[in-house]
Amino acid sequence: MKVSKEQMAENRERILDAAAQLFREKGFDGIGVADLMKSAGLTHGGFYGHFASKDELMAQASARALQRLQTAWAAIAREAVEQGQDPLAAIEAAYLSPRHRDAAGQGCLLAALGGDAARQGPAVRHAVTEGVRAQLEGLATLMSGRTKAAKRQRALADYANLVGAMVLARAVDDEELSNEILNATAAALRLPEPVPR
Amino acid sequence: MKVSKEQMAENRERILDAAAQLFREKGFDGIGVADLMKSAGLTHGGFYGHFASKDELMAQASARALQRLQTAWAAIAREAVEQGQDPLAAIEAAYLSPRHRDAAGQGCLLAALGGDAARQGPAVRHAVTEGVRAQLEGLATLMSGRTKAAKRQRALADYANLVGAMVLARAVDDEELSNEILNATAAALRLPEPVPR
DNA sequence: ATTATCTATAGATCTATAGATAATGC
DNA sequence: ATTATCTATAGATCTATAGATAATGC
Repeated sequence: MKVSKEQMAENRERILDAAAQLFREKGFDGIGVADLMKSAGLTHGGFYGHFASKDELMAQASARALQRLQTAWAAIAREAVEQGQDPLAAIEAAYLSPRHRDAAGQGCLLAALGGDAARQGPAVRHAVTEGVRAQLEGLATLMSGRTKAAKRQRALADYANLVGAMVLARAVDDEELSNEILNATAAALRLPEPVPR
Repeated sequence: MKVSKEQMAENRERILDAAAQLFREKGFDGIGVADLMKSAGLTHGGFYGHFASKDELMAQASARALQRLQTAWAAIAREAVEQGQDPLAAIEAAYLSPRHRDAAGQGCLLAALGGDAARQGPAVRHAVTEGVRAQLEGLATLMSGRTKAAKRQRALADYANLVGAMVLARAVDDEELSNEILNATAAALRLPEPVPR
């Protein structure tokens, strides 16, 4: 049952998209190659014609998920600017929404798989690192601050803030507490008053 | 090879301690019951005399890890106060240290397993939720702020900030970038200047 | 006599591979 | 003729259990 070159390329894309979603939903260890291929409408054995190993797929799916989120952020920022609104606030609000919390499969890779990624091999780590770098550079352009260094520092802290809020909001089983976490983080980002010590 | 009641209780503690460390280091799926029991100096089959299932162990080990970190935080806060220093700043500094980043097995459960916990069953979720609640209450007492609500909001945002920074710092494979993340978050917590939008 | 632990194994999974099949593309 | 996909399976795991063993504790 050979397929055309174009069909094969499309199949590969479907495998990658399914992996990017299912890994974020179930964890790298929570979904096997067989079930993944079934989700893509193919059989188990065909996988190894597309990827050398599950690890290679994990790395490429991670890179894809990171790219997709950055594209989504760019779209949110563009729309906000068109409507005369702050693009950074729009991205933060979308990130900290219950909608994002409840759709891990389409959301931020770091919030869904950051802890897992830290325990993975070089390929995954490298893909994640380059994705984080790109996201940070994108965020930095939206930051206020006099110097480039100040903007970057704020991008770093902001990203960490968002990821941590989502990890916590998803980890707890009480929706009220979960919403409280998201709202408190949103409030802290919007009103960073100096805290006297 | 029966052991005394006291010995059995001690064995159970050893299993829990080994689990609390190994789960944080390798993930819930990264270590099996057999290897875990070997780490505790026991054999595979003996496990089920102590716990009904691996899931039950995961929940109890998570609760233990959260309790231990809260005890550690209390000790850090006490020492800081004795030396006339800010207890909150001392906890934040310890949390955001490379030492913590490089010792996931002894560190914050949420940073190590927060993403995994979100995908686990009711027992683990419940243990994590109660642990988070307790940590938030402890943190809130250290926060500045006029009202109780203001303190709690800051505790929530602060915790999210710390967890996110550690998840990111561990996920990237470039130590320079990792340190940059930790330092930027520390700076943001110490100098939360108002950001004009 | 009771029971905590041990050895051994059942049954279910998972990654990866080998060989068969059938459609593409020269 | 080439090759993308399929079926089938090898080999390595993993959780959980059954039955044997040997030390505790009434």
